[in-house]
Amino acid sequence: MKFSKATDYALHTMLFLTAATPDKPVGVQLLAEKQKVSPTYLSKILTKLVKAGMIESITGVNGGYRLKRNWGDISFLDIIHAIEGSASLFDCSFDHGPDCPIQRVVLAAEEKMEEHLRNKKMSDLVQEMNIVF
Amino acid sequence: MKFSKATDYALHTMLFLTAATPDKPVGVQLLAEKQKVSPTYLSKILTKLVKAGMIESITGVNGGYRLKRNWGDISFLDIIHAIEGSASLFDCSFDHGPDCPIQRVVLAAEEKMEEHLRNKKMSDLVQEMNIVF
DNA sequence: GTTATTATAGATAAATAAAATCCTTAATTA
DNA sequence: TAATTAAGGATTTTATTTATCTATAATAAC
Ligand code: SF4
Ligand code: SF4
Repeated sequence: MKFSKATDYALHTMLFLTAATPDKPVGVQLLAEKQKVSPTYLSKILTKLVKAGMIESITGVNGGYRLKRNWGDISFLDIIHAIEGSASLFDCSFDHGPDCPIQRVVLAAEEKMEEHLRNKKMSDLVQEMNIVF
Repeated sequence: MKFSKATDYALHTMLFLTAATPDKPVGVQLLAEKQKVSPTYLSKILTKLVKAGMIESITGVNGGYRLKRNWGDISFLDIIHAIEGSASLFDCSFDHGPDCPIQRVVLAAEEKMEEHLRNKKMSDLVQEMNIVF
């Protein structure tokens, strides 16, 4: 069980855009270079973020991606869900009802993690970004 | 990101053994039947649990698997780690040091989940097991 | 309007990982 | 000795993730 690289790229891109000039769009070319990943692949990932309403894309010369106005509200969990979907980490093959102790424990554990990720917004990162990139 | 089926099988087997007669070993044949999984595959998974010291195997006629004496202490996390390994859910490709906000947030979130899984012992399940299986 | 630039989208390929099977060996009991 | 059962190695199958290729659409600059 691992977070996918796609999630990794999405988080990094969001972090990068958070640090960038808010109104000037950044092209996928540059974003991809920074992360040593192919532009086309990254582009697919960013399109998901666009669809999820976290960033917007400007096509044409000097286009690229930039954060939307609401960027401060976006949580880590939002980003992860936008990329990996929001299905549970655990789905049992039979489902003997909600009384099952396995389900209860694992789902509660997952909820603990999600709670933390939900409470961490992109805006929380602003101050903390000194060294990175 | 999903828990693997192997983990699923391991958890179910532990639950089953917890419910079973403590001293009489249960064969992989029966355990596999219950879970609709191939005996050989399940066997590989259970060997990991044996290596991790959670269950013991008795070979030969009337052999099988049974819990070890310490079974009450075993946590969900122990089982998951025995099967999936205990590497972090997130490993970044560059590592810009411990100040990185992405790492900090994601690893802390993971720790929240693990904490919950660590605190849930097999013995906590004993009372809760009515309907299942 | 034409050209250059940039994102979107679909199809497909390559790489990796997970799940399952097959077959052989070793241990134990009856 | 024969039957039973787990362990282990090698391999195959299946699924998922990652990446590439190519074509289309939108926009800005000239
Ligand atoms: S025992 Fe629990 S986890 Fe397993 S199949 Fe039944 S409901 Fe699902
Ligand atoms: S920015 Fe953080 S998560 Fe990304 S590579 Fe650097 S240390 Fe790792």
